[in-house]
Amino acid sequence: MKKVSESTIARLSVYLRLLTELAAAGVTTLASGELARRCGTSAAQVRKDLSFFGTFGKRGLGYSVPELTEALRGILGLERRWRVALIGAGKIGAALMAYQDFRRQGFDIVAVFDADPARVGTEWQGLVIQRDADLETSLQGIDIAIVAVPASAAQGVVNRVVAADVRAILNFAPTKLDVPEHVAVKTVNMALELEGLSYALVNEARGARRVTSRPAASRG
Amino acid sequence: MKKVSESTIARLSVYLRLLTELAAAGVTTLASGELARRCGTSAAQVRKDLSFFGTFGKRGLGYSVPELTEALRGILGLERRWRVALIGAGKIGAALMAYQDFRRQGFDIVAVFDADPARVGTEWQGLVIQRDADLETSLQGIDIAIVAVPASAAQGVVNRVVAADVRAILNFAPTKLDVPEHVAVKTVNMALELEGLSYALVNEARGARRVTSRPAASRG
DNA sequence: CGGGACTTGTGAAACCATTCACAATCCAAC
DNA sequence: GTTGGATTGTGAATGGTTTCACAAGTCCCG
Repeated sequence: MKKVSESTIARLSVYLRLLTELAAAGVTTLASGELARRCGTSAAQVRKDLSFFGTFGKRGLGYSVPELTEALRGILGLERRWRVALIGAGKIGAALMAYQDFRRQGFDIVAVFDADPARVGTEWQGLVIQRDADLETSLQGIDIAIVAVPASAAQGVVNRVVAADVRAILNFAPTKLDVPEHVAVKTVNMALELEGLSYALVNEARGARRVTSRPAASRG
Repeated sequence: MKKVSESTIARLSVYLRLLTELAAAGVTTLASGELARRCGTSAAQVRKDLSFFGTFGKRGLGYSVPELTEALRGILGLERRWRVALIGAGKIGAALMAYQDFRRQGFDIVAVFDADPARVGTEWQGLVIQRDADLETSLQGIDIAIVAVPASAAQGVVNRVVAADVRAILNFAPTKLDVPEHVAVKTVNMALELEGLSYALVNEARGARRVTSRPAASRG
């Protein structure tokens, strides 16, 4: 299999979301142009993205919504459920527990950890908060770790998560994380986005125009 | 001024965060190589990023931490404070209100709106939740709107926000937004990141390797 | 069964971002 | 001063992603 860019993978997620919506609305068939229009990209881009993984359409007709949906779910690894651990039961952690929308996509938070003894042992959305000290042992069988601790603690937590053989991390700490090659990291950083908006606002005033693409999440 | 990519702007934010940290630790001078190492990029990339905006270093020596900090704050438009409105007082909105870390970077949430009559009028972190119907009038003087409503309601809200002359939007709804050319939009989409991790996990098993860059936030 | 309208899949071209490589510059030490 | 070691700023080269353009395939209709 060829090397596929993160941009492509992100777009596949977007396509999948739209397809799910359209399927619910009873749409059975869809052309690349329409898919592109509704996802904010180009028809050529849609076809190129899909072409990395096979051929899914019918010439002259477009794509079958249920078939493409299934194909994308397979590509993205969404045919199974993933076991997720949340590390850090602070404000962000609380929001994630409350807003478990991603459960619908197959991501189940099955363990929660915190370093604060006052929080350990309390129940939270049906889960008991575990001691930070138990990380190593309790991360057995976890696929993805969500790191929602202060920036200063993040690298330390990540080292222990990696040692526990977790190979995917969703990071909410605004800091760079060093991980081995085989561990995937994605970072969500709201402050960064706000600063991007700030730049856009002052530069609109300065007369600058449209900017282009976006930065890389690290891996390895 | 030349066209500058969003990747560059995002990295400038990262540099600024590190510089702030280093300044607090008493570091006064810094070379591009060290800055790069600590931010997960390359020395050449750091220098190229900065070169779009001027020359800030001293050959043979590196960059003055306070001077570069000030320069970056200027470039990113962080020398002033921004007035932010939060639209949607649900789970995500609640997390944002509670976790106001970005206040330190100059972003003040000064208004909150919700469509649910049960929530309107209640006080929340010192702000009274306003009626959705008052959006148009109450958005006067707002620089940035945070859209934290369900995907199905997002485009409608955005249209009204744009009509109220807000020119920057931070979107938490997992949906594409259509906005005029002059409005900047950044989207935060956790489900997308999780799906990227899912892909990485299944593809590691399939034997694929390292992927590269990341998707674009829309503008216009 | 053949023509026309439409759409896919894909090599090639265009575009954009990153890395390279080096001249220009600076500081410190002697 | 002058030498040596270090670092920036930047044009050129490289590498990667997106767009273009078109042959090949599909369906519908008469």
